[in-house]
Amino acid sequence: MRPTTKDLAKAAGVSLATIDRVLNGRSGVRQKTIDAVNEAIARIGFERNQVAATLARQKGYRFGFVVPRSGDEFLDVILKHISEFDQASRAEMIQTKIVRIDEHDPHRAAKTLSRLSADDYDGIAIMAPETPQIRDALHRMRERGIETVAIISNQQEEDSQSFVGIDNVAAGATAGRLMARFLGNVSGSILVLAETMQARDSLERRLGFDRVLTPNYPHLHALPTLETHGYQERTGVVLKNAFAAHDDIVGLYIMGSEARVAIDFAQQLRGGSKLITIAHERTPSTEQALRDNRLDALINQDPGHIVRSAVRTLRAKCENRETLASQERIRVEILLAENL
Amino acid sequence: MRPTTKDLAKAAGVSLATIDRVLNGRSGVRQKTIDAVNEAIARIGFERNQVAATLARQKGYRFGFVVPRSGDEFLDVILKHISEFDQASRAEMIQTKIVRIDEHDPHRAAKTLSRLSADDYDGIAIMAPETPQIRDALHRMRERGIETVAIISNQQEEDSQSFVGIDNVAAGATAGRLMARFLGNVSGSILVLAETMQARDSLERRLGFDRVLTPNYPHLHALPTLETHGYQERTGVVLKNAFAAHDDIVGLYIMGSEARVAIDFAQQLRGGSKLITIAHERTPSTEQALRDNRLDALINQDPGHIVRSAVRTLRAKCENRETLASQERIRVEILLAENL
DNA sequence: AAGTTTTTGAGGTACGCACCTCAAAATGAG
DNA sequence: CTCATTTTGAGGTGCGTACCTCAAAAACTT
Repeated sequence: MRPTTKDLAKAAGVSLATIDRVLNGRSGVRQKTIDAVNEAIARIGFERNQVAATLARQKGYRFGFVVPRSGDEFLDVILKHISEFDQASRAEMIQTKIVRIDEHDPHRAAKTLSRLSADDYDGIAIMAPETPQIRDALHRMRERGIETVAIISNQQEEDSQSFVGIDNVAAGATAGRLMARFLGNVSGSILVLAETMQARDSLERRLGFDRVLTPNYPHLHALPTLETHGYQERTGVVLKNAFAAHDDIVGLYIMGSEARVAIDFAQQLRGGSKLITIAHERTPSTEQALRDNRLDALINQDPGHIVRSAVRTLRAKCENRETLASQERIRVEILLAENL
Repeated sequence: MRPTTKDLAKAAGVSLATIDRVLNGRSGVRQKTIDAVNEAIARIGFERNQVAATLARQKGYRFGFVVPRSGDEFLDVILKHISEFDQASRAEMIQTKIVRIDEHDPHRAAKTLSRLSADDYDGIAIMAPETPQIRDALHRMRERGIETVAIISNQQEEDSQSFVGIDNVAAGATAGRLMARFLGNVSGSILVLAETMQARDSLERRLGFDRVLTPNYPHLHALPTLETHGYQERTGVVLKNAFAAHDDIVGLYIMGSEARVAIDFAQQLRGGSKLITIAHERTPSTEQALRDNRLDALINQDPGHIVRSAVRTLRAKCENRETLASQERIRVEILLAENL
């Protein structure tokens, strides 16, 4: 039989009230007593029954997903998974809300974050580029007693328990390897496209990409990253210029998540010759492009997994538990038309 | 506020005892009353609080993983994940045991299965090739009130709620596409290796492989499947003969999960020329081969995911729930050295 | 030593449901 | 109609924990 709090109280030689104080980190317990309880926990192998705990706590968990106000297709996919998860986890007393922030105005974004109260949220998963304002806001949030994790794009701290998303260096390296292998002995230049190189994600992907390409495939030359800044027209112009300036373009690596426009433009511009194209994130349009052979491979991070993992991580933090690392690791997925 | 059984009783105009009888499928309730309760459930949107239910039931879940007695490296990986999961889910009142069966003796295997009682197990996840004996044993097991799912290799029924594992046709197709793309414009023959073509998995993988290769890449010729029957010596002999008979071998597709021996042999036999090698299942040795460039790609199904998914599926069946399909789908993963 | 503050204990209620008993009511059979 | 049978209701207990109150005990302070 699993030991209960009652058994623990007996084993530690204290009352249930004290056990409660220690387990839930309430104040008014001498360190000596805390140690005694912890010793007893270890000795009898006590493990809190989470099922009973959540029932008694009677308040489930309320988590918020902070996402940019304006977004691309990938964001839509994420949002879809959040609400799907919300539906499915109601029976387990977990509520999930979406909070929008203005990504282009860090000041306003920080203000929105500062308004999130511990009365309304037990934890926050945030998807936003790192800025000093956001970082501070998150810091204050934790001081207010709200747990936080960053999703998709990391917020500085390399703590694995605080970030849910892929290793972007590895993702870039994977793209690089695939690009080179798909090209075989074809030589030429490779276009690299990003929304902005301000974002850590793109920097890391580029780093990984070059790290594979430069030393191993001297016959391939990756051109400096072109930035679209999220404007569709600009994407067209930038691509057109690049194709005009280089007549040996054999590959296109789209690092940002808004790949649709770039794929279409490249399709038109490349003429008759083959162009290996690799993009990130599975969305309706990239998926379609993959099926149509307009895209050769897709590097993906499972958005459903990210949402679930973020919630599990937040919950574990609330309950002062560790997560099962192998379950929370987000894989760098390679998608072809065959394994969609 | 979520409606409780009390609210439901009021809404249905019956007592709590009757609600209990209906919800838990006890006898002694007129159909008319059952209908009335179900109507009320739909009307007020009642959803049983699983947290409270498991607490009250006070018996968690006991699941069994039925696996072959003798196995390869992949089985070891699976077992590792089962015990890891068992550790992690104790706090949620889920117990996981491992049951070994003699895969080569279907009769004995079926006998072992028939001894599993509903008193000891709420559900069974089975990993075994399909045979008539096993199929019958599973059928009787369900009649005894034990829920079942097949993992890794399917047991006939194409019911998605009864199988946890990859789509092997898609896996084979993915391997085929990668093989062809990595080979580029190189032409020649491709060796295909399996433990046995009796198993459904291998058949399906081969089917998918050919389905991509034959119509799209006429310069590549996939040879008839070679069978090793699990014997290491035989693997060597078979490969040697194949290399002797064909001097244009450019690719090797290892469909079985015991890839280690085949990779090593092929390495020695191929001489100086390049040989694209693709295998299945991530294990310590295939992983090492990938890092060493002795393997070009690995097709994988996440064993941790399979274990967790099997348990979630069994639990959902016990509670008469549906699972979240997107979460339970096992992906055909492509692994390169970069995204391990 | 007396007073003040901190720490601890005893006891209770609640969460939502499972599972039990026994009597009362409704239904069906003859 | 009566009697047997089936169906339903009322009520209770317990699961393991959270959270609350109030008094008692222990530890410090001066």
